[in-house]
Amino acid sequence: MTATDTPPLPPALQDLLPADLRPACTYLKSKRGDRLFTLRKKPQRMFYVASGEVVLQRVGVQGDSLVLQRVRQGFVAEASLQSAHYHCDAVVTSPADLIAIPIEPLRQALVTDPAFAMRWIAMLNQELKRLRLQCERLSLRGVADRLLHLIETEGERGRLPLRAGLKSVAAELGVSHEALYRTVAELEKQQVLQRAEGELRIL
Amino acid sequence: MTATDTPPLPPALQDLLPADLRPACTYLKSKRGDRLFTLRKKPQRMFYVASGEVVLQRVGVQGDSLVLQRVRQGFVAEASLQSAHYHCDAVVTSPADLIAIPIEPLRQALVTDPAFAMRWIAMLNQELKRLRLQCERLSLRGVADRLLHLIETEGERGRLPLRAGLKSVAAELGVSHEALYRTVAELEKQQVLQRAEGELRIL
DNA sequence: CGTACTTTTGAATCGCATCAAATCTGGTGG
DNA sequence: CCACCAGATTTGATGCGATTCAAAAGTACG
Repeated sequence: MTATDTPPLPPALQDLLPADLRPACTYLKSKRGDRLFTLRKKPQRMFYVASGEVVLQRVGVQGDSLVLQRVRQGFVAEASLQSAHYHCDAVVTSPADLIAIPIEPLRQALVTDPAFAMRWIAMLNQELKRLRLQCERLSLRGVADRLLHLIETEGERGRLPLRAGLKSVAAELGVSHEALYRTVAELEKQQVLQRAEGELRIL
Repeated sequence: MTATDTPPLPPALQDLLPADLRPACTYLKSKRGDRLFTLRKKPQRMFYVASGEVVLQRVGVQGDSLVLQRVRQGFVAEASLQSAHYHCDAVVTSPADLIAIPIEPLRQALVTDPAFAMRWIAMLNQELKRLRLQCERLSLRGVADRLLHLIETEGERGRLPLRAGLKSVAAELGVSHEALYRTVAELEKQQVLQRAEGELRIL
């Protein structure tokens, strides 16, 4: 995990954070296996994942590894804002670009800057919305149902851009990539779906 | 949907809301089929579900009904705090006790009362945490895996109270109740789990 | 004591995971 | 430019686990 020079903040953060907090952010490039924090440590920084993947995990009652969150884009463990210490480990599972925001200044800014607090709340609301959709999606039984639900909720008027290939979509849907490929093929044959120019479209 | 006299607020709300907002809350008893709000309407009140079930839904691209959220306990559509109008319908699917908080005063309180804003943020963080766990849980393949994950994350030191019977647990896990009954029986036989006194316990 | 709901067990079926293998792709280095 | 490799895509075959349909037994409650 190495700090780099300061490339520009991602737009999402640029628009969210108040001006005086932005210079306090630091950039990190991390590689597979790095740990952003570990159990019981005191939160010092809030991490934002710009690319790659970070997993939150802890050991279960039976000593097994338990995944709590998988972040590919967005904040890691927002709740660390109020926690005295972490309840899990954060492990980098795919080389990631990260932005770290110092916690205490962040908390101060939220208390003293109502407009920022409202933006922060709006951000959390969006995140909640997304997660609720994902829960509903994952509780659908068929692969086709999940895929269509994804396109209808994450897509734009029935069109979903495929940034990272169907395989990563399969992971997001919680199905094997084979099943997804077959389902897409089947839906295309049924004229329900069309795959072209890096996007899926409902007909 | 009828307004009632004012029973005490649920503790969760009592502790969350500032004193001057609490009297503005109203109570509703709603029955199956009632609608809390509908598409394109302007949000006037924020709803909190104390019991029963409310579903957020909208019609999909193909005219099919699309479930966005299922609330049995907690706020409905927190994002309405910032939205100019609803993007879905809220339908009562099981007779519910509701508390309604007027939106504008709520928004004002968040802007003017930093301590309240921080409590609100903490509440959203908790909700995010819960939902992330649920997503991870739903992406597990086996019924046993999901059940153990539930007990390890929602339970207290390997013990999960069964408030509403195993059947509702099955719904939460996204599996048929038959499958869950069988799995519990199997895990008991394997001495992994014990079911007694209205709770499940990992051995 | 009857009605509604949960719990439980059984049997048949089906969809998806899994394992395997072939093809295709973009990117790298010789 | 080509050989080569890693990863994505695709198709096939097999088996398991969960759904589904059915039905019986248990339980709460008016």
